[in-house]
Amino acid sequence: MNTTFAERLVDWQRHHGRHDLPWQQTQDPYRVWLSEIMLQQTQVMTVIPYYQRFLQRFPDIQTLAAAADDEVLAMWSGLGYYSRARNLHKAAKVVVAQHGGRFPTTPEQIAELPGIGRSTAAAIAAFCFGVRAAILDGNVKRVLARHAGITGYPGERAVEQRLWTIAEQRLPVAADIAAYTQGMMDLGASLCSRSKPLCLHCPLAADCVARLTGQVDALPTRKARKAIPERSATLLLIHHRGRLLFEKRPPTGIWGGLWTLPQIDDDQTDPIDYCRLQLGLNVSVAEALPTFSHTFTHFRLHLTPLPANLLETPLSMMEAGRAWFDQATAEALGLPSPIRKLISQLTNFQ
DNA sequence: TATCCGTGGCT
DNA sequence: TAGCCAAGGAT
Repeated sequence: MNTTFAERLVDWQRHHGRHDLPWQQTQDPYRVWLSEIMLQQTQVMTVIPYYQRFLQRFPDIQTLAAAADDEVLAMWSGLGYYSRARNLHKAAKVVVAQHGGRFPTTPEQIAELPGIGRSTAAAIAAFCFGVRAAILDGNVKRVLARHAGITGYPGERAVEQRLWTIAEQRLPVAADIAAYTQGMMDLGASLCSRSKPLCLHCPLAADCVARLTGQVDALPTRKARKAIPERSATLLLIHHRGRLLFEKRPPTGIWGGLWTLPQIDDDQTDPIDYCRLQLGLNVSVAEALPTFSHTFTHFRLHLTPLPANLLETPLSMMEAGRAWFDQATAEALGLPSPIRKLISQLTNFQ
């Protein structure tokens, strides 16, 4: 082999890689950063419309830093992993307050911002500032585990450390770092895919250990998955004069900071008692709507919507974190996807 | 180190 | 259909 791994990859990227994604024709760290955060554990096609909408609403880091939490979460609603949005917002405030609005330029400084780890920091530094730093995302782990023949689950510390070392050893000259970094992502997303990789077209196939030893389908080693637990809950649709009662979730945990319907976990409490004791509301309940399921990474949630009607106008002020919304207002909130879907099927909250 | 944290699309 | 997967980071 008369050309290096990096040279072959860079050449392939320039001829066959992606060049027209919305975040590629810029070195603006705000735009590159936003794309990297949205793309964490999320596919390109899913991200594109969110990316465009988010930039339209928050065109620069100053605008984002000045925004309200609810506005930011509303623009993230449906993308999942909402701590990404909360950390993005926090980091924007840090950059404006502590760096004079100028994004830091070294991977070490960048990685100090909330929500940015070693890999994301390296990607931003490489794309925006030409820094010769290695990334190690899912694509790179797959490409390197196959090409170097690394067995063992990459989530284990020892395996990940080996992959980081290999990633750094294979970096190109600084002038090629952007094309190389993009090339690793592109190769992993196209030819070197999880299933049915297209090795016949791969510029790295000639010395790919997995290819040479027939381990392509076995690498990277998969995590041994356990069965996920199941939970159930009742969602209260409490109607009052064309509005529904919503609650804001606590800032951390599942659906952190998003608006949802009042929820009785594990169906422990009688709904009428729950409304009286927890919400201070006297209600009558109707027949439950059909149960539906929502699967998270680590558990499955069975949700049963239960319509209820307020029997009397509440006398006391509603607590902070609870509010009545009509349908149009509710649909503009930061809502979890299953809640948004349920709400959208109702008619004027009658 | 293992777990937590979403969602939509694909097989 | 049920499982699996996708540009990870925080705790």
